[in-house]
Amino acid sequence: MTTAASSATHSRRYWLMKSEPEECSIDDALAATHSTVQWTGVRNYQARNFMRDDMRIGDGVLFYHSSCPEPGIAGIAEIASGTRSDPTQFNPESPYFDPKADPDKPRWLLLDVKALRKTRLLSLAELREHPELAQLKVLQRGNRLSITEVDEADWKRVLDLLK
DNA sequence: GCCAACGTTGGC
DNA sequence: GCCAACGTTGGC
Repeated sequence: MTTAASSATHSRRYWLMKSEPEECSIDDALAATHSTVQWTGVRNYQARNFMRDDMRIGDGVLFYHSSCPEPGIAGIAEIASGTRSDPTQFNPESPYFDPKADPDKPRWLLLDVKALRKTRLLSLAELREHPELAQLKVLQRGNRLSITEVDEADWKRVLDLLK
């Protein structure tokens, strides 16, 4: 395969992204201009690196509600941009302010996420009832990452459960 | 580079 | 509000 051909054939990837619905629910995202929101506030290097290095426009996203009465998958979205500097790191008024962030060398990034549709709430409890989903990162013990990769088989299983 | 202390996440 | 789990910080 030629270099040009191989670079043109990167496959679509899938992700689970946590959002606190009090801050940005799937309804909020769908109501935003172009159903698109800036995914701000990521303050974990591994999650940042996923955004910077691995996510591509068009990748599929399971939109997950966390830190709320009913945590679970609440919608489907997609990655809608590459990364750029997250301005909240420089804003002392923001809960995401990072006093160590250097405007000349931003350490935190965001990208755009476009909500596609709201689904029924596929709760964390229900996800745990499916042994075939046991490898989902969000179900794993001690998982705290706000962005995790979802393999294609799990993506399809989740979409099947949402039909 | 180790590792204890501390802070944060997030389900319950 | 509790607390397990994990990440980060900073002294050494």
